[in-house]
Amino acid sequence: MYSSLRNSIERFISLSDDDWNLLVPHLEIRKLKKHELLAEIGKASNDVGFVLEGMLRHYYLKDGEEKTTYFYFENHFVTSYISCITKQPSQLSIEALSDCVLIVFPYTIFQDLFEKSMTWQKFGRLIAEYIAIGLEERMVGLLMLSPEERYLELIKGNKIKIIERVPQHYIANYLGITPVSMSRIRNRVAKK
Amino acid sequence: MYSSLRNSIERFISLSDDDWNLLVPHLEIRKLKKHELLAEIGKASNDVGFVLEGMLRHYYLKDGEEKTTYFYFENHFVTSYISCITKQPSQLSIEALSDCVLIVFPYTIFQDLFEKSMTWQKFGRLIAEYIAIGLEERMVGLLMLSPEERYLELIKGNKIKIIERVPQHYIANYLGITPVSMSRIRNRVAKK
DNA sequence: CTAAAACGATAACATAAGATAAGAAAAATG
DNA sequence: CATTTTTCTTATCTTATGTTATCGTTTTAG
Repeated sequence: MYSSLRNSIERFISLSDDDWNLLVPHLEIRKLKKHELLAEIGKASNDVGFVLEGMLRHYYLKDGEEKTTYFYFENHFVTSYISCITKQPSQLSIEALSDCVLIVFPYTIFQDLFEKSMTWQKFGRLIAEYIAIGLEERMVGLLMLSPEERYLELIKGNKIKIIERVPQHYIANYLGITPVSMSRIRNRVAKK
Repeated sequence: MYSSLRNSIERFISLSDDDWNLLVPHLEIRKLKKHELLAEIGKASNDVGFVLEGMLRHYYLKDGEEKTTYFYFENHFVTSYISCITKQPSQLSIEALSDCVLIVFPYTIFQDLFEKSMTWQKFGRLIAEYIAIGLEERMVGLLMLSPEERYLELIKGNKIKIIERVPQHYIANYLGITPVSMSRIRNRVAKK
């Protein structure tokens, strides 16, 4: 039942059954209908999700407008990470883009495990490093590439499923441009 | 001698003397002349620095041009973090902007400490989380703010010393704009 | 100290992106 | 299945940014 979660964790670190069994009692299945939220702007979030089915996005608000900056698909973790770490109100909302099935557990439980087990403490570090690497790569793209180059990177890269599964105006947000501009870029690129 | 380093570490986690003494034998003082490098593009880097005096920048290369994306000042760590973690060649070079005095130690030693001591393991996590939070904030700024807004944030924020101490064309890179555009923004902002 | 290099402001021009609106196509909803 | 609603494209207009070049000024380096 929870094997896909265990597999994903073990891509970072191998778990003894004892370590794994420290977590299992706190896991629960949560189903989200399309448009339901896993985290909400202004509210501290303590939930860590793991996507079994469906997809989600997270967005910030700027002048009343939603700015989508990330997507979550099957077999990936989804959480308002900064809010979990800092215990501050979440700056972002996480919304189901389709009906979803998640495994969910509280981040505070995770933090307890960090103190109880060197294995989990190390996993906590590896996850943070993984997130930092992803953010660094993306930030460099934003600083060094033009919107068109970022679009081309996106469709070339392994993130192809984003294009296929997500409305384009969300992707435009993700690339830091307007939907209109993204449409023009697509037109321009298609002609080459 | 190394007390400022210990103080900075203890802003994340309190260290027993035993923990601290695991690290001390591996510390060394390194002086860099202006323009000397702590890390170099294409070469795997294993050095973690802590700035006692001076300042540094790091830059990527795009089409033969240097793109400066970060600065390091006194009492902060400086390292090609991604290269240390991944053991892959560094994508960036770290250059002294002035004569510098650093405390330096090898990241591999640090990784040994992670395995030897729960305290250091936890510190490794906290540092990675700290870096992730900083990257997230900056990325959101790049995605949601205009160049002018980013400039205003920079001069309003606690990063004021960047403006005062660093050549403007480096700051333009940092903000993701050209030096010419930054000069125009400065002109525009001054008139308001 | 002097020549060279780096730096910052500014101008002129070309280009791309933002804002807005309109309309067609697609998807969601009841 | 019919009607909203959402999504995407296209067009127009405006504006900000990029590009390139010039020109003092400051800083650097020999």
